[in-house]
Amino acid sequence: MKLTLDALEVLDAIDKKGSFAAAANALFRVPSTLTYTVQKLEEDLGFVIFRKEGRRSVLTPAGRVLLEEGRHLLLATQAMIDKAHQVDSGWEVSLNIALDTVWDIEQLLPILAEFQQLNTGVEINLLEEVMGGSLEALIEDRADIVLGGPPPSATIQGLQFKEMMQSQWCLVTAKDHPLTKTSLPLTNEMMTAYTSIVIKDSSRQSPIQSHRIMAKQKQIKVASMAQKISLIEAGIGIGFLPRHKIQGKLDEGTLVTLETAEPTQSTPQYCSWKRNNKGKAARWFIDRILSDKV
Amino acid sequence: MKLTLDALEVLDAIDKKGSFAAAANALFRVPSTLTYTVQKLEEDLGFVIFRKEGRRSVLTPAGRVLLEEGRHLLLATQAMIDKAHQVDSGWEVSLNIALDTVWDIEQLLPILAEFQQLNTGVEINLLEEVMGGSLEALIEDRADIVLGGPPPSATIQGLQFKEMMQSQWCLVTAKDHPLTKTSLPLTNEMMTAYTSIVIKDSSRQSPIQSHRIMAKQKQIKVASMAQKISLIEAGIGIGFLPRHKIQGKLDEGTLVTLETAEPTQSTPQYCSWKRNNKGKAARWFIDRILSDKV
DNA sequence: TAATTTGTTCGAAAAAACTGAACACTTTAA
DNA sequence: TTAAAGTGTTCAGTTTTTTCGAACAAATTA
Repeated sequence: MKLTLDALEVLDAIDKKGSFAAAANALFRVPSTLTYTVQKLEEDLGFVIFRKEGRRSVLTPAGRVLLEEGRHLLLATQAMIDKAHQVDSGWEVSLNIALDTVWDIEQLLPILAEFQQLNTGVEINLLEEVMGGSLEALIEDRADIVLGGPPPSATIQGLQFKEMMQSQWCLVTAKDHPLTKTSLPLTNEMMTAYTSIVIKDSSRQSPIQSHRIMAKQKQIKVASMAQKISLIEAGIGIGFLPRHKIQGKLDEGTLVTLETAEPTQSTPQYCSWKRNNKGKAARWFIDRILSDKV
Repeated sequence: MKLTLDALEVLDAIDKKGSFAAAANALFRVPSTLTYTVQKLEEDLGFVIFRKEGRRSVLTPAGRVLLEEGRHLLLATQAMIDKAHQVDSGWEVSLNIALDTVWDIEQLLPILAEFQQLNTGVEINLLEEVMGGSLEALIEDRADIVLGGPPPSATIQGLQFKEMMQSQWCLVTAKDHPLTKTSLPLTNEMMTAYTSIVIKDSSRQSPIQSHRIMAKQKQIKVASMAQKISLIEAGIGIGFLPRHKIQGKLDEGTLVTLETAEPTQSTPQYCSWKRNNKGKAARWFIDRILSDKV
């Protein structure tokens, strides 16, 4: 490779400053040094970069290619160096946290704020996944940490997990929904007459499965908990929702819970991660999230 | 920028050859030189690149980033140099030839073959455009040369053009089409009863216009001449086609021409290009195409 | 016309890169 | 177990590359 990054910086400076002299000044060198650098580069590459016009030099078309593409190269080089430094620091370049749609992002916000205070340079990406999808993201390395959702099945090696909370599911409708007028408690048969809102599993592999499906019930499948809440709030259907996600709306009265004949479920929510993850940020978040539980 | 491309090549060689000694041999240097280069790089960047394990050296995570991203950088650098050489040679890096759908690519093939013999390094891109679209491609610099279609309007500056041929349009149908049984010649009113196949203008700016539309006729709009021929051949509709494009099918008998009451049109086909185009390849193609006409 | 600004040339000096022998260490082979 | 071969490193000396600064020629400006 008969080209140096230094030479590209010289070209950049000459173009930016408008003359060899000004560029030399900016680079704390002497004009003749730049002449030498450019001439050497021209000789090495085998074509002319600057052509004299009057008392100043202008770029040839080939020289312009070198300048403009060279600038991108310089930026890419600096980005690479920065990334290597980041890796060397032990903090990840980026950390992907998958939030199961059951999970409440509110709980994560203070932890995120605290993390940003550390100035680690880690880029945090939040993904929203649904049920199976969150664990799949972990297995396929699209996520480093999963918050919420079921525990990993025992057949998958190398994953660790810890129960974080119990989420209490309750059957809810909009406040004006006809079911609110029915005699309570509700049996499954009574519910089948109404449209239910169901969250679709976001995993790509596993067959489509959803939570609490009832036979022959009219269904609308949605992509997230937020969508499910919106549709129920709009009176379009009914569904089971985790109490912690809708406490506010229950207090406001826009949503109401209905008593069911069968006892409502309570499903545990887990935090899962890969055991062999050595990154400082992943460790920090796991420690911080688990200690937060207490 | 405390990093040289040479150092990246050294890292690459060490990783490829598996040891400092082998890499030194491949680079026609002495092992101690590589030690010097790597140590200097480590000092400049401020982190360790190789760690000793047993009697050999292995990359640290940060070193691996440098190696892998550095390889991309080296490739990009070489690509840039190649491009600059190409520009310096006076031949374009790439040449875009827009073929109006009326044009027959067969005429261009021997010219393309001849051009490839020249080994110019120019990347040729063929675009198929329809009517207004071909000139629009020229104006918007998506194309360097346009073959076929109408001449540029006089209001557009800097475009040159030359008439290449007259294309003779004739009304055709599939051989079993009901119109073939009708008494000839056909008037416009007789045609309106049948679906006509029309090519849609591919230009984005100009309002949709198509060739030889007749009032209140059933239409199917297609995207290219080839599609139009296919649909007519399948008996789906009728349409005007340039004779040179379908001579083969007329000889075979899969398509038949119908006599029309009004005389069939003959539209000139032009070759258009930008006057200020200085590229050698554009010049070569224009000269070659124009001389071919004789 | 004189002064200023441009980039270049060239010899000398400084800096960087490279060499090769000696060395310390690990792994392999006898 | 010992010898041999292979690893990368150190270091003094050499070579090459880069930089400097003064002198210069040419174009522009005052």
